[in-house]
Amino acid sequence: MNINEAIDLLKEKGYKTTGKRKEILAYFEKADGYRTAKDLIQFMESRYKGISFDTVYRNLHLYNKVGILETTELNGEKQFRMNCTHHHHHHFICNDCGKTKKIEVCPMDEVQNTLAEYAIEGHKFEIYGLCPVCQSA
Amino acid sequence: MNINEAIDLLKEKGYKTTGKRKEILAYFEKADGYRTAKDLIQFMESRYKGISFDTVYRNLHLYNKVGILETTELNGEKQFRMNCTHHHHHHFICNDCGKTKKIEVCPMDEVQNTLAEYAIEGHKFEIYGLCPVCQSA
DNA sequence: TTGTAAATAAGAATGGTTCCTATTTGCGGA
DNA sequence: TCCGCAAATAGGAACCATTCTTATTTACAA
Repeated sequence: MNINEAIDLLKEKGYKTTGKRKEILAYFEKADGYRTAKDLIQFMESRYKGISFDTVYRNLHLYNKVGILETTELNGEKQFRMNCTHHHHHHFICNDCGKTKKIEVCPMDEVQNTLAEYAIEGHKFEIYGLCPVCQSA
Repeated sequence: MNINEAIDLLKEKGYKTTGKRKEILAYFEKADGYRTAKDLIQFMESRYKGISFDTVYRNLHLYNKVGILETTELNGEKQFRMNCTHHHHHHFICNDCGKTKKIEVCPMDEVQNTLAEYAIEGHKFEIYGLCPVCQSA
């Protein structure tokens, strides 16, 4: 998902396009990995001094709801990244820089039959560590 | 891991055996699934009125450190359960009652070679949903 | 039995997130 | 182009899980 797709999606669903919303999208497009609300607040502060937490959190949730951002949780903090739509996959997540690498393997196929009587509502498969760049740093 | 193994492990590592510590172990042995600190505090309150948060959190961390409890994070809240030692595996977790079912499949074998240049530090594979009991309830 | 380090109580403090109310702003319709 | 109104935002209080601090109590080794 890129900025223009995201803005179109917002318009389509009847949400207003504001400067702050565009800036948030630009931030995540450039980030290319998971970022915390705090990271975003810090960035937004530099553009709009006095921006309120609420604006940031409200938009993060909105973006997550409409499918612009996907989310995970690390060390008690929610993390957000641009949603890579298209097909189901998982991620390696760098503990240092938050960048991700697609993992095409999904273990759910193998597991389904062992959970026949269970109502599956979701699953999570994530790998944590250091990416090549952060290892050499 | 059962209560006696856990108590032995604590003694072995030089930690004191207190009534509260035994009670916490009894709670998790009976629970047979993930529980939050709040769940435990509520239970402990009924036995020791005025027990402090700190006692509960300190012991949860201690138990996690020495390997008596394992932990995960759901909806911004840490969850704890008795550690099923022995061999590496993952869990289905019931969103309703917190009970777990072992999943013997581990996707890491398949994934290793696609992450050759990455330093893997950990991974998480969990399946969420409703167990048979909670579906019919 | 006693000394001492470990464990605990009580509640303040912290950090992330959500809520509340008044004000401002985007944008469709006149 | 301008206006009205619903949506968005600012500012800060409130909330919740968790951690920290200090004084007191307790387990247990000697």
